[in-house]
Amino acid sequence: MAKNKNTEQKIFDAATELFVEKGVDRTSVRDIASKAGINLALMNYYFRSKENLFDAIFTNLVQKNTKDLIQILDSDLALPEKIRKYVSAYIDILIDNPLLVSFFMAILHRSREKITEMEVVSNLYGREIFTQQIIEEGKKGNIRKTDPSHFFVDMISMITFPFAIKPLIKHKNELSEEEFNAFIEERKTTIPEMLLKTLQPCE
Amino acid sequence: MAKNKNTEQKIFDAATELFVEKGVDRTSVRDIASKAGINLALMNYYFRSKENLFDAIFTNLVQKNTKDLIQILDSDLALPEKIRKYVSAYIDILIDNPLLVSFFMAILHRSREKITEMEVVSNLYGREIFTQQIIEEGKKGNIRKTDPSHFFVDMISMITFPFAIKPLIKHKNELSEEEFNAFIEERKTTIPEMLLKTLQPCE
DNA sequence: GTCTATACGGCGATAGAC
DNA sequence: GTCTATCGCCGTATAGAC
Repeated sequence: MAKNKNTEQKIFDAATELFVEKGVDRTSVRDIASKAGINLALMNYYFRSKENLFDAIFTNLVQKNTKDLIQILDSDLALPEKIRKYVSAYIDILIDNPLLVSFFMAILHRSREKITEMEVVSNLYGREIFTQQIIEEGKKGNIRKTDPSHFFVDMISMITFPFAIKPLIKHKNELSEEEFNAFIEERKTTIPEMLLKTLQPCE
Repeated sequence: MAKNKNTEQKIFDAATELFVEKGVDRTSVRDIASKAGINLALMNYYFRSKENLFDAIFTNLVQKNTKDLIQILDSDLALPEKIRKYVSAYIDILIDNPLLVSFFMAILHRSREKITEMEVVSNLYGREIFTQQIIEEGKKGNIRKTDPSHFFVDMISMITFPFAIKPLIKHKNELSEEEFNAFIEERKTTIPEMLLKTLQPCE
């Protein structure tokens, strides 16, 4: 467990990078070994199989990237502030890891059933406190009740999806990498504005 | 070209189904041949390679499914009515082909550069007339100008993304297939409402 | 046009020496 | 723990008979 750490980690990191960049199916164990600077057999010594390695990487990626977000949703912040923080933090994560979204989408398509069984994925959805806050806030202003399920889906859709179609957005709007990020940066204010407006009494 | 049609079409249809269902990388040419009820060699006689076959299928899929949508965007309907029709038509397409979205997302991850070069994909984004309408409508009511880029991204995000995470939504809300479709059906009214609200003077 | 047969290379995985 | 060598398998592509 002492010396292992280094090699095991090297394999893990190399595989993570390749999986996210090229996709799981298009990454061979030989690629991984080569990138990690070790031998093919080592890869099977530490992780019994490629699928095993993938499971470990996927779980780790989800955990690492959703921890802060869940904390925000579960905090006792007032709803407007909470939404602004959540959107901003979420977008920051995706700016730092632009391939993460399309990787997750590819995975979702690759193994539809498997993914819902993973507790770590399931956890980021439908947090109790946040759900309650939306219901409360909606009651105040609106005749029609606000459905928290739709609200949450709207929110994560508007945050996440643009990254999935990043190449299209860049191409059609003729944006550089920096300009795309600026476009996304704007959404940190437009998305919360839009969401909060739907909760307000109006017209 | 007479007798071909049948066999070529059989291959094309079998491959389409498998690609969308299992993903391109996890579909073998032997799978396709088997499903089409023909021999492996035939598959190479009609389409030079798997990648070739994929290109044909992908182009066809996009064309078939975006034709009506583009027509709506380019029509002379008033904005509210246009948005309602667009959202409804788009959702109907995705209800009929629930795997389409995650398939496209997987492809986008698989070949990022290639996809923007395909005219057929590029075409569905940023239609002139629709863009103008949003600018005009936004001027009327809002102090802050409405950015049509964000508006369009918001719209397709809210329509499309829920299908990409369909397994998660079903699982967390404990929905059957019918209940999921009902949930989505509700969005035909909630999404246009939300979008139109952002264009209105308010608060 | 459709078939059988097969060459070829890359894949994931393992046995066994050190 | 780390390596070399190799297994059996599968996907792609082609040659050649009918």
